[in-house]
Amino acid sequence: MGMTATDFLFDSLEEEISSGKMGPGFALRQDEIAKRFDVSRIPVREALLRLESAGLISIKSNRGAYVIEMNQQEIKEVYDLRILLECDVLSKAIPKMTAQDIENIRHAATLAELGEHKPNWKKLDKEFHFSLYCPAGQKRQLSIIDGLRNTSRWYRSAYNSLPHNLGDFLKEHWLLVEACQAGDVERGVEILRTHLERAAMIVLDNAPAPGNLRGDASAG
Amino acid sequence: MGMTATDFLFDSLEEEISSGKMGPGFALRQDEIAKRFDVSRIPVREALLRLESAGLISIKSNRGAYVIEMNQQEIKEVYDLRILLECDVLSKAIPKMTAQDIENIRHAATLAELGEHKPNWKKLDKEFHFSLYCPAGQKRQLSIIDGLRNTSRWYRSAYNSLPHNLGDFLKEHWLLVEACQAGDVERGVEILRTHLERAAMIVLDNAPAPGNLRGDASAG
DNA sequence: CCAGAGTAGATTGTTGACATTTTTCACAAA
DNA sequence: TTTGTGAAAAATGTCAACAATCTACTCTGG
Repeated sequence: MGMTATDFLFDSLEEEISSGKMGPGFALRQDEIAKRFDVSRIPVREALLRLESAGLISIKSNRGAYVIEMNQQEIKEVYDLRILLECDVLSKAIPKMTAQDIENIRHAATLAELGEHKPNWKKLDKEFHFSLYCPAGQKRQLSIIDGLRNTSRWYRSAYNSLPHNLGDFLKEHWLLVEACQAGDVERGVEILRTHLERAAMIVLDNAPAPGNLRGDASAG
Repeated sequence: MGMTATDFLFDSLEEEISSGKMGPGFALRQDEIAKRFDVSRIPVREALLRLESAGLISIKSNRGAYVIEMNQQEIKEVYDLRILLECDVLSKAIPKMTAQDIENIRHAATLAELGEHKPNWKKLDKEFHFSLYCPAGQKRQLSIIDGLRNTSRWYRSAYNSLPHNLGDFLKEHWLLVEACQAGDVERGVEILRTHLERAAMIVLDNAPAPGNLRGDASAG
Protein backbone atom coordinates (compact mmCIF):
# COMPACT_ATOMS: atom_id res chain seq x y z
CA MET A 1 0.00 0.00 0.00
CA GLY A 2 1.12 3.51 -0.81
CA MET A 3 -0.12 4.78 2.53
CA THR A 4 2.65 6.06 4.74
CA ALA A 5 2.79 5.55 8.51
CA THR A 6 2.27 9.27 9.08
CA ASP A 7 -0.89 9.22 6.96
CA PHE A 8 -2.28 6.28 8.90
CA LEU A 9 -1.50 7.90 12.24
CA PHE A 10 -3.07 11.17 11.13
CA ASP A 11 -6.30 9.47 10.14
CA SER A 12 -6.45 7.36 13.29
CA LEU A 13 -5.70 10.21 15.65
CA GLU A 14 -8.07 12.56 13.88
CA GLU A 15 -10.82 9.98 14.35
CA GLU A 16 -9.95 9.52 18.01
CA ILE A 17 -10.02 13.26 18.63
CA SER A 18 -13.05 14.12 16.51
CA SER A 19 -15.03 11.31 18.04
CA GLY A 20 -14.48 12.80 21.46
CA LYS A 21 -12.33 9.94 22.75
CA MET A 22 -9.84 12.55 23.91
CA GLY A 23 -11.39 15.56 25.58
CA PRO A 24 -10.24 19.18 25.51
CA GLY A 25 -6.81 19.60 27.07
CA PHE A 26 -5.90 15.92 26.71
CA ALA A 27 -2.12 15.45 26.39
CA LEU A 28 -0.98 13.43 23.38
CA ARG A 29 2.31 11.77 24.43
CA GLN A 30 4.61 10.77 21.58
CA ASP A 31 5.89 7.64 23.34
CA GLU A 32 2.44 6.38 24.22
CA ILE A 33 1.14 6.82 20.67
CA ALA A 34 4.29 5.32 19.14
CA LYS A 35 4.01 2.19 21.29
CA ARG A 36 0.29 1.87 20.75
CA PHE A 37 0.66 1.89 16.95
CA ASP A 38 4.00 0.08 17.00
CA VAL A 39 5.98 2.73 15.12
CA SER A 40 8.79 5.08 16.03
CA ARG A 41 8.19 8.59 17.30
CA ILE A 42 9.13 10.33 14.03
CA PRO A 43 5.93 9.54 12.10
CA VAL A 44 4.01 10.31 15.29
CA ARG A 45 5.59 13.76 15.45
CA GLU A 46 4.77 14.38 11.80
CA ALA A 47 1.17 13.30 12.26
CA LEU A 48 0.91 15.64 15.24
CA LEU A 49 2.15 18.54 13.11
CA ARG A 50 -0.58 17.84 10.60
CA LEU A 51 -3.19 17.61 13.34
CA GLU A 52 -2.03 20.99 14.55
CA SER A 53 -2.54 22.63 11.18
CA ALA A 54 -5.93 20.93 10.98
CA GLY A 55 -6.76 22.92 14.10
CA LEU A 56 -7.38 19.91 16.32
CA ILE A 57 -4.40 20.12 18.65
CA SER A 58 -1.92 22.70 19.84
CA ILE A 59 1.81 21.95 20.01
CA LYS A 60 4.10 23.80 22.38
CA SER A 61 7.88 23.56 22.03
CA ASN A 62 9.40 21.06 24.45
CA ARG A 63 6.03 20.83 26.18
CA GLY A 64 3.97 18.45 24.11
CA ALA A 65 0.74 18.33 22.11
CA TYR A 66 -2.69 18.95 23.61
CA VAL A 67 -6.21 18.66 22.27
CA ILE A 68 -7.38 22.23 21.85
CA GLU A 69 -9.63 23.90 24.37
CA MET A 70 -12.07 26.54 23.23
CA ASN A 71 -14.24 28.87 25.23
CA GLN A 72 -17.58 30.22 24.02
CA GLN A 73 -15.99 33.15 22.25
CA GLU A 74 -13.58 30.97 20.29
CA ILE A 75 -16.33 28.54 19.33
CA LYS A 76 -18.47 31.42 18.17
CA GLU A 77 -15.56 32.61 16.03
CA VAL A 78 -15.33 29.21 14.35
CA TYR A 79 -19.05 29.16 13.60
CA ASP A 80 -19.00 32.76 12.36
CA LEU A 81 -16.20 31.81 9.99
CA ARG A 82 -18.08 28.75 8.84
CA ILE A 83 -21.16 30.84 8.10
CA LEU A 84 -19.08 33.39 6.21
CA LEU A 85 -17.18 30.84 4.15
CA GLU A 86 -19.83 28.17 3.64
CA CYS A 87 -22.55 30.61 2.61
CA ASP A 88 -20.12 32.29 0.25
CA VAL A 89 -19.05 29.05 -1.38
CA LEU A 90 -22.64 27.86 -1.67
CA SER A 91 -23.62 31.06 -3.43
CA LYS A 92 -20.83 30.39 -5.91
CA ALA A 93 -21.76 26.73 -6.28
CA ILE A 94 -25.50 26.95 -6.99
CA PRO A 95 -25.22 28.80 -10.31
CA LYS A 96 -22.68 26.25 -11.52
CA MET A 97 -24.58 23.10 -10.62
CA THR A 98 -25.23 20.59 -13.40
CA ALA A 99 -27.93 17.93 -13.44
CA GLN A 100 -25.28 15.44 -12.40
CA ASP A 101 -24.32 17.63 -9.42
CA ILE A 102 -27.95 17.74 -8.26
CA GLU A 103 -28.09 13.97 -8.58
CA ASN A 104 -24.96 13.62 -6.43
CA ILE A 105 -26.42 15.95 -3.81
CA ARG A 106 -29.68 13.98 -3.64
CA HIS A 107 -27.67 10.80 -3.26
CA ALA A 108 -25.58 12.26 -0.43
CA ALA A 109 -28.71 13.55 1.31
CA THR A 110 -30.28 10.09 1.13
CA LEU A 111 -27.19 8.43 2.54
CA ALA A 112 -27.09 10.95 5.39
CA GLU A 113 -30.72 10.19 6.15
CA LEU A 114 -30.17 6.44 6.17
CA GLY A 115 -27.15 6.78 8.44
CA GLU A 116 -28.97 9.01 10.91
CA HIS A 117 -28.42 6.73 13.88
CA LYS A 118 -25.09 5.23 12.88
CA PRO A 119 -21.82 6.33 14.48
CA ASN A 120 -20.47 7.65 11.17
CA TRP A 121 -23.36 10.07 10.82
CA LYS A 122 -20.98 12.99 11.00
CA LYS A 123 -18.99 11.69 8.06
CA LEU A 124 -22.12 11.36 5.94
CA ASP A 125 -23.24 14.84 6.98
CA LYS A 126 -19.85 16.18 5.90
CA GLU A 127 -20.12 14.44 2.54
CA PHE A 128 -23.54 15.94 1.96
CA HIS A 129 -22.29 19.43 2.65
CA PHE A 130 -19.27 18.99 0.41
CA SER A 131 -21.44 17.68 -2.40
CA LEU A 132 -23.17 21.07 -2.17
CA TYR A 133 -19.93 23.06 -2.17
CA CYS A 134 -17.86 21.15 -4.72
CA PRO A 135 -19.48 22.59 -7.86
CA ALA A 136 -18.03 26.00 -6.91
CA GLY A 137 -14.60 24.58 -7.68
CA GLN A 138 -12.88 26.51 -4.87
CA LYS A 139 -10.28 24.05 -3.61
CA ARG A 140 -8.63 26.35 -1.13
CA GLN A 141 -11.86 27.56 0.38
CA LEU A 142 -13.08 23.99 0.77
CA SER A 143 -9.90 22.99 2.55
CA ILE A 144 -10.27 25.87 5.03
CA ILE A 145 -13.92 24.94 5.58
CA ASP A 146 -12.89 21.35 6.16
CA GLY A 147 -10.52 22.43 8.92
CA LEU A 148 -13.19 24.56 10.59
CA ARG A 149 -15.73 21.75 10.37
CA ASN A 150 -13.25 19.37 11.98
CA THR A 151 -12.85 21.56 15.02
CA SER A 152 -16.57 22.08 15.48
CA ARG A 153 -17.21 18.40 14.86
CA TRP A 154 -14.77 17.58 17.61
CA TYR A 155 -16.37 20.09 19.87
CA ARG A 156 -19.83 18.63 19.48
CA SER A 157 -18.55 15.24 20.61
CA ALA A 158 -16.37 16.62 23.35
CA TYR A 159 -19.24 18.27 25.14
CA ASN A 160 -22.02 15.90 24.15
CA SER A 161 -23.72 18.69 22.29
CA LEU A 162 -25.34 16.54 19.66
CA PRO A 163 -28.73 17.87 18.64
CA HIS A 164 -31.58 15.98 20.31
CA ASN A 165 -33.65 16.42 17.21
CA LEU A 166 -31.46 15.28 14.37
CA GLY A 167 -34.60 15.05 12.27
CA ASP A 168 -34.91 18.81 11.96
CA PHE A 169 -31.40 19.02 10.58
CA LEU A 170 -32.15 16.36 8.03
CA LYS A 171 -35.31 18.17 6.92
CA GLU A 172 -33.19 21.25 6.26
CA HIS A 173 -30.96 19.11 4.08
CA TRP A 174 -33.88 18.48 1.76
CA LEU A 175 -34.82 22.14 1.76
CA LEU A 176 -31.28 22.86 0.62
CA VAL A 177 -31.58 20.28 -2.14
CA GLU A 178 -34.76 21.96 -3.36
CA ALA A 179 -33.20 25.42 -3.37
CA CYS A 180 -30.24 24.13 -5.35
CA GLN A 181 -32.44 22.42 -7.89
CA ALA A 182 -34.44 25.65 -8.28
CA GLY A 183 -31.17 27.56 -8.68
CA ASP A 184 -32.30 29.91 -5.91
CA VAL A 185 -29.07 31.26 -4.43
CA GLU A 186 -30.69 33.61 -1.94
CA ARG A 187 -32.95 30.95 -0.46
CA GLY A 188 -30.21 28.32 -0.32
CA VAL A 189 -27.83 30.65 1.49
CA GLU A 190 -30.53 31.64 3.96
CA ILE A 191 -31.35 28.02 4.80
CA LEU A 192 -27.69 27.21 5.26
CA ARG A 193 -27.14 30.22 7.49
CA THR A 194 -30.06 29.24 9.72
CA HIS A 195 -28.81 25.65 9.74
CA LEU A 196 -25.39 26.71 10.96
CA GLU A 197 -26.67 29.31 13.42
CA ARG A 198 -28.86 26.72 15.07
CA ALA A 199 -25.97 24.26 15.31
CA ALA A 200 -23.87 27.00 16.87
CA MET A 201 -26.49 27.75 19.49
CA ILE A 202 -26.72 24.15 20.60
CA VAL A 203 -22.97 23.91 21.01
CA LEU A 204 -22.62 27.27 22.73
CA ASP A 205 -25.14 26.28 25.39
CA ASN A 206 -22.82 23.53 26.57
CA ALA A 207 -19.57 25.48 26.20
CA PRO A 208 -17.54 26.82 29.12
CA ALA A 209 -17.74 30.57 29.73
CA PRO A 210 -14.72 32.67 28.68
CA GLY A 211 -11.73 32.29 30.97
CA ASN A 212 -13.07 29.04 32.38
CA LEU A 213 -10.88 26.52 30.58
CA ARG A 214 -9.52 23.40 32.18
CA GLY A 215 -5.92 24.48 31.55
CA ASP A 216 -6.32 27.88 33.17
CA ALA A 217 -4.87 28.42 36.61
CA SER A 218 -7.48 29.74 38.98
CA ALA A 219 -6.82 31.71 42.12
CA GLY A 220 -5.61 29.68 45.04
CA MET B 1 17.76 30.37 22.87
CA GLY B 2 14.52 28.46 23.10
CA MET B 3 14.18 28.45 19.33
CA THR B 4 14.17 24.95 17.91
CA ALA B 5 15.88 23.92 14.68
CA THR B 6 12.54 23.33 13.01
CA ASP B 7 11.40 26.86 13.87
CA PHE B 8 14.58 28.35 12.45
CA LEU B 9 14.29 26.31 9.27
CA PHE B 10 10.65 27.25 8.86
CA ASP B 11 11.40 30.95 9.14
CA SER B 12 14.40 30.76 6.81
CA LEU B 13 12.66 28.71 4.17
CA GLU B 14 9.52 30.81 4.35
CA GLU B 15 11.64 33.87 3.71
CA GLU B 16 13.43 32.21 0.81
CA ILE B 17 10.16 31.17 -0.79
CA SER B 18 8.19 34.34 -0.10
CA SER B 19 11.03 36.49 -1.39
CA GLY B 20 10.89 34.69 -4.69
CA LYS B 21 14.29 33.04 -4.37
CA MET B 22 12.62 29.75 -5.29
CA GLY B 23 10.14 30.04 -8.12
CA PRO B 24 6.91 28.08 -8.66
CA GLY B 25 7.57 24.37 -9.05
CA PHE B 26 11.02 24.51 -7.44
CA ALA B 27 11.93 21.20 -5.77
CA LEU B 28 12.98 21.44 -2.11
CA ARG B 29 15.35 18.50 -1.50
CA GLN B 30 15.67 17.40 2.11
CA ASP B 31 19.37 16.53 1.82
CA GLU B 32 20.31 19.81 0.19
CA ILE B 33 18.51 21.85 2.84
CA ALA B 34 19.88 19.71 5.68
CA LYS B 35 23.46 20.16 4.49
CA ARG B 36 23.03 23.86 3.82
CA PHE B 37 21.79 24.54 7.36
CA ASP B 38 24.00 21.86 8.93
CA VAL B 39 21.20 19.88 10.55
CA SER B 40 19.75 16.42 10.05
CA ARG B 41 16.79 15.75 7.78
CA ILE B 42 14.30 15.35 10.63
CA PRO B 43 13.84 19.04 11.45
CA VAL B 44 13.90 19.76 7.71
CA ARG B 45 10.98 17.38 7.18
CA GLU B 46 9.05 18.99 10.02
CA ALA B 47 9.67 22.49 8.68
CA LEU B 48 8.44 21.33 5.27
CA LEU B 49 5.22 20.03 6.83
CA ARG B 50 4.62 23.42 8.36
CA LEU B 51 5.36 25.16 5.07
CA GLU B 52 2.81 22.91 3.44
CA SER B 53 0.08 23.88 5.87
CA ALA B 54 1.08 27.52 5.38
CA GLY B 55 0.14 26.95 1.76
CA LEU B 56 3.60 27.69 0.37
CA ILE B 57 4.63 24.24 -0.81
CA SER B 58 3.02 20.98 -1.79
CA ILE B 59 4.33 17.64 -0.50
CA LYS B 60 3.78 14.42 -2.40
CA SER B 61 4.46 11.06 -0.76
CA ASN B 62 7.83 9.62 -1.72
CA ARG B 63 8.13 12.32 -4.36
CA GLY B 64 9.30 15.41 -2.55
CA ALA B 65 8.23 18.97 -1.76
CA TYR B 66 7.64 21.60 -4.41
CA VAL B 67 6.93 25.31 -4.28
CA ILE B 68 3.29 25.65 -5.25
CA GLU B 69 2.20 26.70 -8.69
CA MET B 70 -1.00 28.64 -9.12
CA ASN B 71 -2.87 29.58 -12.25
CA GLN B 72 -4.99 32.70 -12.63
CA GLN B 73 -8.08 31.01 -11.26
CA GLU B 74 -6.35 29.80 -8.11
CA ILE B 75 -4.78 33.20 -7.50
CA LYS B 76 -8.17 34.82 -7.92
CA GLU B 77 -9.57 32.40 -5.35
CA VAL B 78 -6.92 33.43 -2.84
CA TYR B 79 -7.65 37.12 -3.36
CA ASP B 80 -11.41 36.56 -3.19
CA LEU B 81 -10.91 34.80 0.13
CA ARG B 82 -8.69 37.59 1.38
CA ILE B 83 -11.32 40.18 0.47
CA LEU B 84 -14.02 38.14 2.19
CA LEU B 85 -12.05 37.50 5.37
CA GLU B 86 -10.10 40.75 5.69
CA CYS B 87 -13.10 42.99 5.06
CA ASP B 88 -15.10 40.97 7.55
CA VAL B 89 -12.46 41.16 10.25
CA LEU B 90 -11.95 44.88 9.66
CA SER B 91 -15.67 45.50 10.07
CA LYS B 92 -15.47 43.72 13.41
CA ALA B 93 -12.30 45.54 14.44
CA ILE B 94 -13.26 49.17 13.80
CA PRO B 95 -16.06 49.36 16.41
CA LYS B 96 -13.71 47.92 19.01
CA MET B 97 -10.73 50.19 18.42
CA THR B 98 -9.39 52.11 21.40
CA ALA B 99 -7.31 55.29 21.29
CA GLN B 100 -4.27 53.11 21.89
CA ASP B 101 -5.19 50.91 18.92
CA ILE B 102 -5.42 53.96 16.65
CA GLU B 103 -2.03 55.07 17.92
CA ASN B 104 -0.54 51.64 17.09
CA ILE B 105 -2.07 51.77 13.61
CA ARG B 106 -0.63 55.24 12.93
CA HIS B 107 2.75 54.02 14.12
CA ALA B 108 2.62 50.96 11.84
CA ALA B 109 1.56 53.12 8.89
CA THR B 110 4.49 55.46 9.49
CA LEU B 111 6.94 52.58 9.66
CA ALA B 112 5.56 51.14 6.44
CA GLU B 113 6.00 54.51 4.76
CA LEU B 114 9.58 54.88 5.94
CA GLY B 115 10.46 51.40 4.78
CA GLU B 116 8.93 51.89 1.35
CA HIS B 117 12.11 51.11 -0.55
CA LYS B 118 13.64 48.63 1.85
CA PRO B 119 13.62 44.88 1.19
CA ASN B 120 11.48 44.19 4.26
CA TRP B 121 8.69 46.44 2.99
CA LYS B 122 6.36 43.45 2.80
CA LYS B 123 6.88 42.68 6.46
CA LEU B 124 6.04 46.24 7.44
CA ASP B 125 2.99 46.17 5.19
CA LYS B 126 1.85 43.00 6.89
CA GLU B 127 2.33 44.55 10.32
CA PHE B 128 0.26 47.55 9.33
CA HIS B 129 -2.60 45.38 8.15
CA PHE B 130 -2.53 43.26 11.27
CA SER B 131 -2.53 46.33 13.48
CA LEU B 132 -5.85 47.09 11.79
CA TYR B 133 -7.25 43.62 12.29
CA CYS B 134 -6.03 42.79 15.80
CA PRO B 135 -8.64 44.80 17.74
CA ALA B 136 -11.30 42.41 16.41
CA GLY B 137 -9.74 39.75 18.62
CA GLN B 138 -10.37 36.94 16.12
CA LYS B 139 -7.29 34.76 16.48
CA ARG B 140 -8.39 31.99 14.16
CA GLN B 141 -9.48 34.33 11.39
CA LEU B 142 -6.19 36.20 11.60
CA SER B 143 -4.22 32.99 11.31
CA ILE B 144 -6.15 32.01 8.17
CA ILE B 145 -5.62 35.47 6.71
CA ASP B 146 -1.92 35.21 7.49
CA GLY B 147 -1.70 32.00 5.48
CA LEU B 148 -3.51 33.53 2.52
CA ARG B 149 -1.32 36.63 2.63
CA ASN B 150 1.79 34.46 2.61
CA THR B 151 0.79 32.75 -0.60
CA SER B 152 -0.10 35.96 -2.38
CA ARG B 153 3.04 37.60 -1.04
CA TRP B 154 5.07 34.79 -2.52
CA TYR B 155 3.22 35.11 -5.77
CA ARG B 156 3.99 38.79 -6.15
CA SER B 157 7.70 38.09 -5.84
CA ALA B 158 7.64 35.01 -8.00
CA TYR B 159 6.26 36.84 -11.00
CA ASN B 160 7.77 40.26 -10.37
CA SER B 161 4.32 41.68 -9.96
CA LEU B 162 5.23 44.40 -7.51
CA PRO B 163 3.18 47.52 -8.04
CA HIS B 164 5.11 50.19 -9.96
CA ASN B 165 3.40 52.86 -7.92
CA LEU B 166 3.85 51.82 -4.34
CA GLY B 167 2.94 55.38 -3.39
CA ASP B 168 -0.73 54.84 -4.23
CA PHE B 169 -0.88 51.88 -1.89
CA LEU B 170 0.65 53.88 0.92
CA LYS B 171 -1.85 56.69 0.39
CA GLU B 172 -4.63 54.18 0.85
CA HIS B 173 -3.04 53.17 4.14
CA TRP B 174 -3.63 56.66 5.47
CA LEU B 175 -7.17 56.67 4.14
CA LEU B 176 -7.73 53.52 6.14
CA VAL B 177 -6.28 55.14 9.24
CA GLU B 178 -8.70 58.04 8.86
CA ALA B 179 -11.71 55.77 8.43
CA CYS B 180 -10.74 53.84 11.55
CA GLN B 181 -10.30 56.99 13.59
CA ALA B 182 -13.71 58.18 12.41
CA GLY B 183 -15.19 54.81 13.31
CA ASP B 184 -16.61 54.57 9.80
CA VAL B 185 -16.95 50.83 9.15
CA GLU B 186 -18.52 51.13 5.73
CA ARG B 187 -15.86 53.48 4.37
CA GLY B 188 -13.00 51.49 5.86
CA VAL B 189 -14.24 48.23 4.36
CA GLU B 190 -14.73 49.86 0.96
CA ILE B 191 -11.18 51.26 0.91
CA LEU B 192 -9.77 47.89 1.92
CA ARG B 193 -11.78 46.08 -0.73
CA THR B 194 -10.51 48.44 -3.44
CA HIS B 195 -6.98 48.12 -2.07
CA LEU B 196 -7.11 44.33 -2.37
CA GLU B 197 -8.91 44.27 -5.72
CA ARG B 198 -6.25 46.49 -7.22
CA ALA B 199 -3.47 44.29 -5.84
CA ALA B 200 -5.22 41.25 -7.32
CA MET B 201 -5.45 42.85 -10.75
CA ILE B 202 -1.74 43.63 -10.85
CA VAL B 203 -0.86 40.06 -9.95
CA LEU B 204 -3.38 38.48 -12.31
CA ASP B 205 -1.93 40.39 -15.27
CA ASN B 206 1.34 38.54 -14.83
CA ALA B 207 -0.11 35.14 -14.00
CA PRO B 208 -0.14 32.16 -16.34
CA ALA B 209 -3.45 31.28 -17.95
CA PRO B 210 -5.31 28.24 -16.60
CA GLY B 211 -3.75 24.93 -17.63
CA ASN B 212 -0.45 26.58 -18.44
CA LEU B 213 1.63 25.64 -15.46
CA ARG B 214 5.28 24.76 -15.67
CA GLY B 215 4.68 21.28 -14.30
CA ASP B 216 2.01 20.41 -16.84
CA ALA B 217 2.87 18.07 -19.66
CA SER B 218 1.99 19.54 -23.00
CA ALA B 219 1.50 17.63 -26.23
CA GLY B 220 4.64 16.40 -27.95
C1' DC C 1 15.21 2.75 -34.39
C1' DC C 2 11.83 1.66 -30.67
C1' DA C 3 9.50 -0.79 -26.54
C1' DG C 4 10.18 -3.03 -22.29
C1' DA C 5 12.74 -5.31 -18.51
C1' DG C 6 16.18 -4.70 -15.24
C1' DT C 7 19.57 -2.36 -12.62
C1' DA C 8 22.10 1.53 -10.36
C1' DG C 9 21.52 5.94 -8.31
C1' DA C 10 18.91 9.35 -6.02
C1' DT C 11 15.33 10.58 -2.78
C1' DT C 12 12.13 9.92 0.75
C1' DG C 13 10.32 7.15 4.94
C1' DT C 14 11.52 5.00 9.38
C1' DT C 15 14.16 3.35 13.19
C1' DG C 16 16.76 3.14 17.66
C1' DA C 17 19.94 5.77 20.21
C1' DC C 18 21.53 10.05 22.11
C1' DA C 19 21.04 15.23 23.55
C1' DT C 20 18.41 18.75 25.48
C1' DT C 21 14.67 20.62 27.93
C1' DT C 22 10.96 20.40 31.18
C1' DT C 23 8.68 18.49 35.11
C1' DT C 24 8.57 16.20 39.54
C1' DC C 25 9.74 15.65 44.07
C1' DA C 26 12.47 15.17 48.08
C1' DC C 27 14.80 17.97 51.33
C1' DA C 28 16.87 21.74 53.60
C1' DA C 29 16.57 26.68 55.07
C1' DA C 30 13.89 30.64 56.61
C1' DT D 1 4.19 26.20 56.68
C1' DT D 2 6.44 28.18 53.00
C1' DT D 3 10.13 28.79 49.86
C1' DG D 4 14.01 27.59 47.20
C1' DT D 5 17.55 24.25 45.58
C1' DG D 6 18.96 20.44 43.02
C1' DA D 7 19.04 15.89 41.41
C1' DA D 8 16.23 12.24 39.19
C1' DA D 9 12.66 11.09 36.01
C1' DA D 10 10.01 12.00 32.01
C1' DA D 11 9.19 14.09 27.75
C1' DT D 12 10.62 16.33 23.63
C1' DG D 13 14.30 17.52 19.99
C1' DT D 14 17.92 15.73 16.99
C1' DC D 15 21.11 12.59 14.82
C1' DA D 16 23.30 8.97 11.80
C1' DA D 17 22.19 4.76 9.70
C1' DC D 18 19.02 1.66 7.43
C1' DA D 19 14.71 0.45 4.53
C1' DA D 20 11.49 1.39 1.00
C1' DT D 21 10.26 3.86 -2.96
C1' DC D 22 10.90 6.35 -7.08
C1' DT D 23 13.79 7.85 -11.29
C1' DA D 24 17.08 7.52 -14.96
C1' DC D 25 19.47 4.86 -17.83
C1' DT D 26 21.37 0.90 -19.96
C1' DC D 27 20.77 -3.22 -22.33
C1' DT D 28 18.29 -6.46 -24.79
C1' DG D 29 15.11 -8.24 -28.25
C1' DG D 30 12.24 -7.20 -31.90
